[in-house]
Amino acid sequence: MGRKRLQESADGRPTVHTVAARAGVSIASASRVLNGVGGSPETVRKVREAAAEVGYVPNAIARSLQSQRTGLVALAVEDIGNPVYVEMMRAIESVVADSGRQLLVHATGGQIANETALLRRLAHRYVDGMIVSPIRVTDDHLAALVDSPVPVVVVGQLPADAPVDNVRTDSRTGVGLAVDHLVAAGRRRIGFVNGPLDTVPGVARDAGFRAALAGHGIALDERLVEVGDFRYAAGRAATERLLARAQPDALVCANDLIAVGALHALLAAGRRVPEDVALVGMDDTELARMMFPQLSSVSLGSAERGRRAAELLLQRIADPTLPPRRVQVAPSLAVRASSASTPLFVPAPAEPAPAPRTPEVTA
Amino acid sequence: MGRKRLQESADGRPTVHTVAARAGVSIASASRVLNGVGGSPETVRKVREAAAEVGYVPNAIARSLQSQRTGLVALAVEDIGNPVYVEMMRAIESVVADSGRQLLVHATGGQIANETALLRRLAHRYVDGMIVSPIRVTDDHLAALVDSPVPVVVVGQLPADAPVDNVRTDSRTGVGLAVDHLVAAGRRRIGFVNGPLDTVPGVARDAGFRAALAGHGIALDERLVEVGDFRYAAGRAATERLLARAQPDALVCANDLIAVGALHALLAAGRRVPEDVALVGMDDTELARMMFPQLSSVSLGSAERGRRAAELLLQRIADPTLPPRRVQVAPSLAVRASSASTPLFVPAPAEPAPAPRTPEVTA
DNA sequence: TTGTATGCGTTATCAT
DNA sequence: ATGATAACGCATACAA
Repeated sequence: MGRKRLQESADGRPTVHTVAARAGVSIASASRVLNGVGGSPETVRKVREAAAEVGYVPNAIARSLQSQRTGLVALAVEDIGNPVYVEMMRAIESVVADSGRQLLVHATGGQIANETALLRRLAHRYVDGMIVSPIRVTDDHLAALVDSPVPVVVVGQLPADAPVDNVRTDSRTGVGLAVDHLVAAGRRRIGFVNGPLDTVPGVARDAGFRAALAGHGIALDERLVEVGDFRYAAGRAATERLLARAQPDALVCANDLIAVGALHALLAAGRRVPEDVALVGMDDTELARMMFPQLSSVSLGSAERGRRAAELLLQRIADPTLPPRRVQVAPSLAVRASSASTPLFVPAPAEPAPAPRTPEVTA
Repeated sequence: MGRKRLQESADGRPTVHTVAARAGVSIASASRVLNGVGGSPETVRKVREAAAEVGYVPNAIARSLQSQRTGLVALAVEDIGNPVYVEMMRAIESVVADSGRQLLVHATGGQIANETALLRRLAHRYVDGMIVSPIRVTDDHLAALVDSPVPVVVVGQLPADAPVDNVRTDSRTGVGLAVDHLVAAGRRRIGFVNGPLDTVPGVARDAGFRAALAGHGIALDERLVEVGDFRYAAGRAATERLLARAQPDALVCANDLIAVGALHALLAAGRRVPEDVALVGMDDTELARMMFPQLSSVSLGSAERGRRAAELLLQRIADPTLPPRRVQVAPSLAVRASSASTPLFVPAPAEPAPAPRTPEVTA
């Protein structure tokens, strides 16, 4: 037979039993007072006193088991070091903390296997919900998303009919903004340094680039397109390959990290930015403003997407019966020194209005 | 009377009871098989089969309540957007994930109140341990650290006798490396852009700067010292103030974010880097290598400190009786273009050996 | 209002 | 090897 129930927890810390015994009341009364429901003035006083004396703190686990919620929210992104995810994480952490919850982060390395494993682990119910921003999506993966045992919000593109809360932007259109701007500035030999074509953002941006050029009646020279991954080193290497075989007068990059790599490759190759080659990045992270020259960049509203995703998740946790919602955050272009000059004597476009309030779409 | 125990959890998900009933065995047997201890071949087969059929997944909360551990580890830093913490977090996340645990992040904003609150919340036992990197420390705060109810590892300076696991570096010496290097390169009017003097790193770096100059017999011109916070904008503003009243031929910055701000201020003021002003940052983050010119920077081994801190924490979780340990990570200087030139025709120092294996000290 | 008893889902103990 | 049951710490339905 197990030991008789003691008044202390295994590690000697006070429990409701400790408090109740000390106050000379039942654990039910103690619990009620501790939760601020019911109790006569006298009982309240005794319990409060006893709790203070022994330094009682409720056990979060036990409370979770009872309440069926952990107060935890998870975030899964490819790389917690990429500035775009850092900004997103910051925004999410803020919203989550304000709701009295805490944020758990996972780095997936962009591996589908890791992500599906993570999704399955949700069945353990160690968190109340999860925000995931996948760069690769398979049917398997999608299925895991759809019938997740806990609320999930996806940041990124998803099939239109996927019944999952979703915050997205339109990076395809975003790339278009960059191309439009460069064309208006008189550039014609516009190159593109992209991330992997087996990723969702990679294909969207590629499509956007091609569509935009076509829209301007510019024939695409395939030598002006190069691919790496979404990091700095790959961006620099890809740009070096590109420069070895072609002469762009402008470069659009699939994110800011790549753009920084491109900038270095350009400067190392003796090209002036923006005089010889105009440069536009994407994500509009703090990094873009830190470079010299400062980088023009297409904002995809990463902080806002993070904030909105967190809000969607909290709402769904509060009410799981909500229909799937979709929020769209519009891209915008921030023009800075890396593309602002007018080397061909064409008037530069006006600076766009600062961060327009993003329209909200619910589907 | 409460309802009879059912075989499903409140939300309709299978529990051990479901599996046991389906397999026609007791929950004890089911649990044993599920945990891989004991069970006849026949029982094992039946239970495994039943579990697979109903898609049983153990509940992490219930398991935690029983095992008295959550499998969660927390990290509290000032700003999860600062590249130095990003690197630290990355390293920590990696170690923590490899141990099968998960990482929880908190942003404290450098506020002591937030941190002590966080420390107190540890009493709720929602995590198995915590890594905290405070930039401000008070006695109160220190007391909370010492008698924390769960293992805590501190990254940063602490009073020598504090009985807390501690990973530290020596930023005072680190600043000295920068000054030595600049003096060797012939610079004499060396300025310093620091963070707040009411922070631990702030005072350490200030002391290091003054000591290093004194060591070279150089009188300090107070107009060459300026203070802001540890972020980009403040670094730039502080440098602008400094440049308005003094003519440095070199600048040491208390971190890389400040150094980037300084670089921009210098370039905006028409100073060439490094020809007119040599620049050295601190933390040696990826950012330093991304700037043009690339920034020399004093590495404080942020990734390694993170890794070591995580290891210390995991060890202590495994064995709480361990004596307090202290790990020291040595600073080193990475010389790059921002300070590599020899404008005064003094021979430049040789590139230091690449990342020496850090000596380990246990106190 | 108060106390008793039960359940949250799991693992551990003990007797069989 | 197996099953009944206690225990983890808390909250609550119900009876008093």
